[in-house]
Amino acid sequence: MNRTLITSALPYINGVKHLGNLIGSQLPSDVYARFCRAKGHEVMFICATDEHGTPAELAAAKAGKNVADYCMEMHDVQFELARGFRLSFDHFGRSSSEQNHLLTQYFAGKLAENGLIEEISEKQVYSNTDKRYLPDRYIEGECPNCGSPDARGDQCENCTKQLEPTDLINPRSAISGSTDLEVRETKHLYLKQSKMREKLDNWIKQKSDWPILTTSIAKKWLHDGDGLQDRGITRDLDWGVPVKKGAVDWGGMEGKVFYVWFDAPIEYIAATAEWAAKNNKPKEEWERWWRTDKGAENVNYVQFMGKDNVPFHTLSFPATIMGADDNWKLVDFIKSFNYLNYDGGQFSTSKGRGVFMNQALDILPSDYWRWWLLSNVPESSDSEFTWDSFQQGVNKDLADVLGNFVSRITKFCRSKFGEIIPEGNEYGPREFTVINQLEERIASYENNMAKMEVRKSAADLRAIWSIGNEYLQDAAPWTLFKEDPQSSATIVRFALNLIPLYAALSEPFIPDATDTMVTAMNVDKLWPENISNSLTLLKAGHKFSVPEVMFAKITDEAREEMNEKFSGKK
RNA sequence: GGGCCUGUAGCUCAGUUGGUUAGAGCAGAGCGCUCAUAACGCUUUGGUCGCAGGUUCGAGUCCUGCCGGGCCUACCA
Repeated sequence: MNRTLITSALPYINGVKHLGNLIGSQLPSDVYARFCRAKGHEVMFICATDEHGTPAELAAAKAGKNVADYCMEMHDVQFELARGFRLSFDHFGRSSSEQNHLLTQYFAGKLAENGLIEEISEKQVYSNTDKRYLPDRYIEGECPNCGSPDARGDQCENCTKQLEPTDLINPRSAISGSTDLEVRETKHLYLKQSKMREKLDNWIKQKSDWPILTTSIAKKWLHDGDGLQDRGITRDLDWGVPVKKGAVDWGGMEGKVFYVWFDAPIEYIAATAEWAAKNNKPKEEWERWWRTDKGAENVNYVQFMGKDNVPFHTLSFPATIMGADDNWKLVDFIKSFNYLNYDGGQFSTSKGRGVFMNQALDILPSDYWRWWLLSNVPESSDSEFTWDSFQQGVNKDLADVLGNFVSRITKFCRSKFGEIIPEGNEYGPREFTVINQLEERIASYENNMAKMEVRKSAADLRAIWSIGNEYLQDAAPWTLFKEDPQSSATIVRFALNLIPLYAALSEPFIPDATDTMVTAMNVDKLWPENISNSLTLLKAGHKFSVPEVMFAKITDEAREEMNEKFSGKK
């Protein structure tokens, strides 16, 4: 049996994510996971909240909560939203879990053992008022280059010059505005990625089938300037995984934690361990996904992420895995995405611009969002959400093409034959032609799905739905009924049989609609392995019911209202 | 500044290793149908493929330059 391990980039903990975050990894990974399951793969689909780092601490402080409580609450919020969007994770973990603490410390220990960790003493800015070290971008001041008063410690946004925090004139804390800052000497661990450069380079070179977006970013980091740089993997923070060498304390590293980007990818593994613990499964059950010496050698591991995550998944995390040199599973394929913009600009949490996951579900059910987002996923370049496009895509594809097909044939049958599959004759040439068309399109659909070509898959699916309307129009059972009800019944039986087929094929994109169709037709969901056979599943005499309108249309008034509401006036 | 991606019909996008009349969906126009969520089907109008050179028997596809859009540039994650 095919075994597929799928991970989605971890959403950060500091708030509800917007639609751009959703379509950037979670949603496409869910489509792929559902497809693999439907094709009979054994699937492990993992996601988690990424809970460490300065922004989490600040968000908690702002909410007036201690960071552990805050993260627990936000994890629950994100978990519920994931359910709301029907994301079918086998486990949605937390990077703050005990499992991740242990594994992160284990990996650090292994890397140290293998000579890949270096202790470096460096100077960091400390804020006495905030009682914390400040990351470069949390220090603001006047730009020495252009004089902008709001330059950040890593870069001036006004003149784009790269800066060091000590370059700033009159530096202040971005958190409190305090100028009571001092430079302190502090020791940190660095992952010697530079030593792994050749190995990583050779590995990336083999991946000619990966998206260009993925490999070009990796190559840039490998070859730019002096090549791949070592990376600090510890921070002076309270909240995080305490720095340890495996199970033992790390001298000189007291009070420090691992950098969020070191522990976050390890959470993919740890979350699988969380899954095992939660389901009372032994250690072997998660190790067979992650240890090539314990069953993972035949696992196909696919990662999904936005382009901002690519360097960490193509270089840092593989450096950790390779560097540990202990039979851990490396990723086989990285599917990366561009950004979704909102109506001519970026989504913005601070400006209240764009649609966030909770708001989206308040407006319309998840299928609407899933369909539009997936059929417009930023695959080859950045793409853009507009209410106009959303209304048009949803109304046309879901309401008119699919929803109306289901509606017209079930209602026609009910009025002429009742809510029961009529018998009629054997299928004839017209039906065989349609079967051929379906076979062709479904083959294309499956091929594109297997390649994770999401947009093309959506286009195929839509074309498959459309075949039903073309058939009905051509066969016109309503005309035939007047003189030859028997032949009309054949057409109705065939058309009704399309509904379970559509239900199964549509499930990766619009799972709720699949449930509606399956329930209405009173059948089990079954991925078609043989199209001809699958269109004879509903036999004469089988009872069904006419479903409620599957997709109500978005009105012009509603569109205008939403457009106004989310434009981010303030 | 450097690097990467991108520019194909009004809009959103496909265009395989360069090969005959450049495709799809939406929008527009016309016709048809009346089972259906004023839905559906058929036909059809739109493109000197950003611009200028070059390579080639042949370029949307390769090369060079220019113009426009986007992203990344390592302490946000």
